[in-house]
Amino acid sequence: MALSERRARILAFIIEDYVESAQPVGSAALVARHDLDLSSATVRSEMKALEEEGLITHPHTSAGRVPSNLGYRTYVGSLMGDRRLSSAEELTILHQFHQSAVDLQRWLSLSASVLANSLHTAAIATPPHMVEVRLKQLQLVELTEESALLVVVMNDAAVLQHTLQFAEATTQDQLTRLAGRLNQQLEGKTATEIEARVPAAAIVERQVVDQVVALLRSEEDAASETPVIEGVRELLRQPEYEGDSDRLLDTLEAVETSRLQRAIPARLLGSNDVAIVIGDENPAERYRDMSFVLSRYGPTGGAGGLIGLLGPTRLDYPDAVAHVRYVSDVLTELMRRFYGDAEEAGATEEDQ
Amino acid sequence: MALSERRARILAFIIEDYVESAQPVGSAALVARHDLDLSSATVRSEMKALEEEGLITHPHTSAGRVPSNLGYRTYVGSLMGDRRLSSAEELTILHQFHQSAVDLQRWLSLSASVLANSLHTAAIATPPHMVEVRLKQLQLVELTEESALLVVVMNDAAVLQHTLQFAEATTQDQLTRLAGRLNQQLEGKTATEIEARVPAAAIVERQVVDQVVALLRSEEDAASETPVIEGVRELLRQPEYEGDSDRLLDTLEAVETSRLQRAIPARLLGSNDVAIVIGDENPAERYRDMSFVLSRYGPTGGAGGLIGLLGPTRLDYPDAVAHVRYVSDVLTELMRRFYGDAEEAGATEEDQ
DNA sequence: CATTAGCACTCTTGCCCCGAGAGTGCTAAC
DNA sequence: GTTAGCACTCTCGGGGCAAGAGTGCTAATG
Repeated sequence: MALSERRARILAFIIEDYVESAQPVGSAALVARHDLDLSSATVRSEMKALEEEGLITHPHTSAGRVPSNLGYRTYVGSLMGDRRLSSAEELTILHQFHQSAVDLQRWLSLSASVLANSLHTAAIATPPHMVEVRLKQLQLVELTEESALLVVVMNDAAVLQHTLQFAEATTQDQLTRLAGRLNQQLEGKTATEIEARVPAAAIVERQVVDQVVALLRSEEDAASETPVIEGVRELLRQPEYEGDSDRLLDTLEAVETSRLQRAIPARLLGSNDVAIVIGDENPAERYRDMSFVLSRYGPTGGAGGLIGLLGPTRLDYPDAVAHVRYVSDVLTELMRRFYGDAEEAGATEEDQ
Repeated sequence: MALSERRARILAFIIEDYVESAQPVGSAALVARHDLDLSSATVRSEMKALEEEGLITHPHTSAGRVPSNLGYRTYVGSLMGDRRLSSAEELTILHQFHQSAVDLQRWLSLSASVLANSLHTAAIATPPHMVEVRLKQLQLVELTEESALLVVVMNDAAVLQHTLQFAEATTQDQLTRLAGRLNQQLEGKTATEIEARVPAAAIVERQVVDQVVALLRSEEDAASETPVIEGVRELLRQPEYEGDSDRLLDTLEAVETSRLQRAIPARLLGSNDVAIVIGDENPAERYRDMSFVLSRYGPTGGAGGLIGLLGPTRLDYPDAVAHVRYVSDVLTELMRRFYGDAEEAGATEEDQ
């Protein structure tokens, strides 16, 4: 049931006007705004047809038209142009990354900020997550006589720490030696590989190893990673929430506790394409009146995370896609440059 | 201008009723609710007197009375009883801490959660901050040939990391030796002490040392510490924000970016007393319609931070104070137990 | 002389009603 | 197929009104 070209054009105009104004768009306004060579009456009959196909709706008899989820989906699927950022826009963004310190966490915040500010809605970035997390190095620092801080560095550059309590007194000297020994034995191993070893005799050593495994596991478990979220207030200032405190607070809760993994179609997790989830396409009910524009970032096959926008369904999709794609690419490139491709890095180390 | 006992009692009742109901309280309702041996007319004339002293106000002629900031202040200063948590309440809280892992960050989140849930408002906890931050240990982990991860552990158990870019290629072996040498030279020193040393000849070493200093400084700078905030939604669901999206969003912003240090009277920073800041007592204008109930936590003279509640001025102050005091004490005790008193620990290390 | 009952007065709140405005959908003419 | 014209529907804001809540004053009371 392909749309006639004129009908498609009208749908696109309706969506674009509505995205901009947040007001239902009427036939007369549409004609005036786009200098159409049509009368408002003609547009009205086209609108009626579009409504019968389920692409737009009426809030009430005497209001203009509003896109339906299906309408947005159609627009996103075939109607919207392929917006690219201008080089000026790209430079402005790139510049901010170059200003920033070489630090993954900073980049993530920055990415989310850039997206949030550009689209005036919330943006999210999850820390990169490797399919296989390996121990790079561990370190033990005495705190009191019977407690020590365990610091573990993983091959995705994550650093986790944990305080250990010992039953017996230990010195920094003993701890340093233990750490050295364990580093030799465990470097480059995954949690599963470490667990397969013969358990150590010494209690302290066993405690440390167990904790290392636990930390590797918790890093593996993407669900435990707390994402960076920016621009929640931008989102909540959108007209859809104006005067509706309940909806506002529900959305606040939904965004702050968002678990993106569930919203993402599985196919996305491998490639770095931009995925768009509109309204009730989202499996989780609480996001049924929001849209997500998301992309994986990070070198293919290596450590990667998700980044993207959370907004009302009334979103500037072309702009959103262009921005998410660009920021994701920048992030991927930065990771490749400064942390190296995970696969290659692993290989390199073993070669040496 | 001391209040007569009866007048004081009436003020306390007004405040307590208002805190509970969020509705202006009228004379008749007050008499009924507290079985007073007075007629509503008498209460009315007392109310009038209280109003003339500036302790309560009228939203409009035909509404009940609402406490003014001065009213709350008087109540907090001399009228409210000294609420203590029951042992059952204490146990419930303590239990949660014992369930939790031995980890400062967890404790802070937990503290904030406990407070937020008990008082149905937002709670905040800032990480502990030492007056003098000293280097405990540093570690260098190779990432690529020309970059490495610097991990620094401080004497307040904070762990900071930073990625370094080198102009020349280095191996993990070189890095380990460099780290060992620097640890010997710099352990237990402050940023200022380290800076006073003769600058190293080797570029890589100088880079590392500079970064160590920067990290120590950033840890020293309390303003750079991101606090844990819980219960923002609890706060925003309070009736003061109902239907007023603008005020709601302003408050959201104010809370999420709160810089407590400015709200705190200087005298508080040394002792672990609970401080109450009501409405316009707060120097920062954006908090003029909120109250803070805050306490320092942590061993006296050692690492410490702030913990407490951010709420509407209509706060259950006795309950708030009791909870903040207790949680702060628990936190202090835990730190003493597991991290040791900083002063003593410092002394011990130097003795060894 | 403090306390109280009684009452007039004020102000908010919810409700209904109404008119203006916006936009549609139909019909008849081009 | 397109368009002008027009009746119709629905929302939105404002005015008016009655009910309700609470005060403040006054005069009576123990």
